[in-house]
Amino acid sequence: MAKSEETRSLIVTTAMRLFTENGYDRTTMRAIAAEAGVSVGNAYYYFSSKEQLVQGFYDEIARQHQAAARPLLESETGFAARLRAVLLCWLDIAEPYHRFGTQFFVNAADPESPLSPFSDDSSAARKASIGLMREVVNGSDVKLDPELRDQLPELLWLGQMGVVLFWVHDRSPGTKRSRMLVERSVPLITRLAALSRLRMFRPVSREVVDLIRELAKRD
Amino acid sequence: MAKSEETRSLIVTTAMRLFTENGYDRTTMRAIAAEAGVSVGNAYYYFSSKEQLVQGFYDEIARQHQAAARPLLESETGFAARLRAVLLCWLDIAEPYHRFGTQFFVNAADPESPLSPFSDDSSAARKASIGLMREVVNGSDVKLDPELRDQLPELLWLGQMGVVLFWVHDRSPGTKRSRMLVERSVPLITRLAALSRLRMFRPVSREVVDLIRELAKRD
DNA sequence: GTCTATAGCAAGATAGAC
DNA sequence: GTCTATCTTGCTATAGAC
Repeated sequence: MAKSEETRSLIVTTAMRLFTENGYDRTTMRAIAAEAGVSVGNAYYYFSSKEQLVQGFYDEIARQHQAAARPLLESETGFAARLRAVLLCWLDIAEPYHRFGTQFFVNAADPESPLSPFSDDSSAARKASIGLMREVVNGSDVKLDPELRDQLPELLWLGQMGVVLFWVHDRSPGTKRSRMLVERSVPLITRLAALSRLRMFRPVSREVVDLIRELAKRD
Repeated sequence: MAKSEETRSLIVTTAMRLFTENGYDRTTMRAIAAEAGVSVGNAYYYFSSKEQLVQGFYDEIARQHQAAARPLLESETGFAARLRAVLLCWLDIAEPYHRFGTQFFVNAADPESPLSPFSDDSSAARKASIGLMREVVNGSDVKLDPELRDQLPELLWLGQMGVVLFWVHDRSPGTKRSRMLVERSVPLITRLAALSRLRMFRPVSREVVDLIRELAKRD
């Protein structure tokens, strides 16, 4: 590993440790630099802002989630079980960072911020997440209105963002309320998806698909 | 009006003006204090942080929305039309503050912040908003599963939070994409609400009601 | 290209005098 | 209640070592 890579990694590792120990606000750039044994200027040489330091963290959670979720999908073909596994897996991965994550997702809510899940900068991470949801759908035995099938992964990703939002606000021990949200909403979503095939349900289903398609356009 | 009330009001009024003129970030406490003709220390005597200054603004938008929405409900009994009117009305009220509102709602996404719509501090504002949605439901001629009827206002409020979140990220001219979201999702919601009465749909409807009820508990 | 040291600015927040 | 002075911290700038 190149020297620069080592330094970069050292800084981000130190930052993540201090963030989780003391929270984002109470961790100063001076402290990160001192603890990592580099100068403040050097830290800024690698990361143009304190917020930027968090982007590495963001990517790391997403990466871990992908890695941990894929194997779970190997052995399971039920739609509900697959969706449940992927969502709970995220909660497991993110758990240690809940305290810090709070501060983190506050930044992410800023549409101006490169950390926003809707921003161009994070479109790679977003696409990966939507891709994971596509695997959830495609690898399952669920029967769907084919029109809905195309859009469902994006819808599920939106749902996951909702879970994340809930989790950020979740103060229950072990964030068990977030787990409950997943446990109870997954069967619901599954039932609704199944209903999508009924003729009577078609117009609603079409409207949903159209709406998502329309909103996905950036005009 | 007591002297202290006058000073307090002077500070918040000045702050709101500067916020809307120049944005939240570019408005410094020093500038607010100078413009209001008081010292920085005095501003902090009344408002413990810059963020606190925004709470008054938050309440003001909610108040204006309530005031503007109520008359619209007088003359209309269709559920869809009522819901649409209330949601579009919010977009109208909030429009002038879109630029500033962005920064504002970033702060509001912080669960630690008293500005969070889920925090205890803003529970009065939240209750008022849910109350407005209850009027939308109760004053309409919509036929509903009675179980759902109780929970629907809370659900609609959640939906409105979703609209707000979308609006914050909306960069289209006149935030017309947000308007489109309302125009297209209202009929959808209406159709789903109507479906709730079908026997086949009952289990789903019950699950939704149960879930909301469970999540509303703060255990 | 990588890094240190240091000085300094801007702005949010606070302390303590009056 | 109000002020002035001061502190803190994110961030920048510069000058130079290797």
